[in-house]
Amino acid sequence: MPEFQAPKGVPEYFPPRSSAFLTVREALAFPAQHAGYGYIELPVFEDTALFVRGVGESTDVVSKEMYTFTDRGDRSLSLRPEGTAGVIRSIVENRLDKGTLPVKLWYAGPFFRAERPQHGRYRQLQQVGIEAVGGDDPALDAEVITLADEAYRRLGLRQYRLDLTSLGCAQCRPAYREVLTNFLAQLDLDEPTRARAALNPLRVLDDKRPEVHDQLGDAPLMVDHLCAECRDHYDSVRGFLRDARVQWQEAPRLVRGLDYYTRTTFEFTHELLGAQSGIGGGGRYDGLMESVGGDALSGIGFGLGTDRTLLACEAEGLDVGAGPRVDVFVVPISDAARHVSVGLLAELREAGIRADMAYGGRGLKGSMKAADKSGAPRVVIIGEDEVAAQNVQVKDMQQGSQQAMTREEVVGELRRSIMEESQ
RNA sequence: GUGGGUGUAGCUCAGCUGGUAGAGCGCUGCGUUGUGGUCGCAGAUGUCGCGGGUUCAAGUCCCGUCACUCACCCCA
Repeated sequence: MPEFQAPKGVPEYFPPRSSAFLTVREALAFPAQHAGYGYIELPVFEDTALFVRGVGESTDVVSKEMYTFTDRGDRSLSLRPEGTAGVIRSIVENRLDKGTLPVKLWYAGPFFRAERPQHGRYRQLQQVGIEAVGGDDPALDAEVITLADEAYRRLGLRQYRLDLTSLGCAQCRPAYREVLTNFLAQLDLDEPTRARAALNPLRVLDDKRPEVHDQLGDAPLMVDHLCAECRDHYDSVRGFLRDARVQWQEAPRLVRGLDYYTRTTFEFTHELLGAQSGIGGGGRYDGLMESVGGDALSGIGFGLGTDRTLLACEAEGLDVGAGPRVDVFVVPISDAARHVSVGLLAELREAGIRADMAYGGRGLKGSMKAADKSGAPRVVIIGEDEVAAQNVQVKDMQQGSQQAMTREEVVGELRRSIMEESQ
C-alpha cells in the first residue's frame, strides 16, 4: 500500500485510458464550438454565497455536498459544485451581456461534490457545459439540446435516451406546487421523505423506492398545470426539436436537483450505466441572473458528464481515442547512430510527424520490441552502415518490408506516406 | 449520509474445513554475427489493503480502519 493515495472518490486518467478521456472531452465540446459558442475559463472556487444564492440553499448539492473553506482573508469560498452559477457571475461581472444577445459560452473542467463515491459518481467530476444567455427563444432551447445529442452521437453512442419536460415558471409553478403538496400530504410517507416534500415537493416525484413510487400513480403533474406562455414555449421547443430530428421521451416527472431551472428541462441517461445513469442534463433558468445581481435575462444550458460519457462509451464497447500514439519510431544501433537519431527525431516532429525513439541503449532486438509496442506503423533503423552511407532503413511494420532512403529524403517521404494513409 | 459486497504479484484472479503463497497475462533476458509481432526456455516482483485480537500456528476466524464496488439518496 503506497504511503499516499489520491483523495477518496477522485478518478485519475492515465495512459492508455487517458486518450479516450481526452477524445470524449473534445467530442462533447465540438458541436458547441462549431455552433459559435465561445470558450470561457472560470475559477474553480468562488464565493460560497454565489452557490448558496444561485444554485439554491435547499438543494442537496449546496446544503451537504460542497467543499467549503475559509481562506487567509477570512472569506468563505467553495469549490464549484456546478458550472452555471460561475458562468452567470462572470457574465454579470464582465458585462458580457451588454453586446449582442444571446451570449453563448462553453466550458470544461472539474467540479466538486462531497458525495459518497460510486461507479460514475465522483467527488471530482469532469463536465463540459454550455450556456446561452439573454433570450427565451424556444429555438435556443432546441439548439442546446440538439448540441448535446449531437455530441453523444458523434462518439458513436446509441444506448442513451433523452428525457424532456417543462418545469413551468414563476407564474404557474407556485400554484402547481401547492396542488402537489396537498396531494403528497395525504400519502403514507416516512419522515425523511416528508421533510424532502416540504423543501421541494417536486423531488418526491422521481423517488425510485417502490413504496413511494407506487403511491404516485395519479399524482398531479407540472405539464398539466403550465400557464399559457409556458405551454406555448414548450410546444415550440418540441416543434424545433422535431425540425432538428432529435428523438426524445416525455418525462413529466423529471426533476432537477438545482433550484434555478424553469420551463424546459432535460436529461440524458444511458441504459448500461446502473444507478448513476445520467450522462448529461440541463435546462432553462429565468431568475438565476437576477438573483446573482444582474439583469433579468433568461438563459439555457447543459452540463455533460465527461467521466460518465467515457464510462458509457466503454459500456457500449466503443474504442474511442484508440490508435498508436506515434507515426514513426526511430531505432539507433550505435552511438554515432544515436546522434543521427536525435537530429532526425527533431526534424520529424518539426514536420508534424509524431515520433519517438528507443532510449536506454537497448540492443537492436529490445529496441525493435519497443518499436512494436509503440504501435508506430513505420520504424526508422539507423546503424553503423547507415551512418557511413548517410542513409536510413525504413521498415513497414505491418508488411515487414524494408527499404533504404537517404538521410535527406526520409522526412519528406515519411510525411507523404502518412498523409496518404490518413485519407 | 444509510444498508450490502469486495480488497492476494503491474493486470485478471485461484488458494477446500486455519499450518508461514500460486496460475494466466504482462515485464526482463536468452534462442550466437544488425530487426519486432508467433513459438520455446529462463528470470524478477508480493510486509496476502492497513491496524489490532483469537490461536502453538491466520491470506484463511473476530474487531476496527482505509479504499473500491452495488443499491438507496443525489446527480454529471
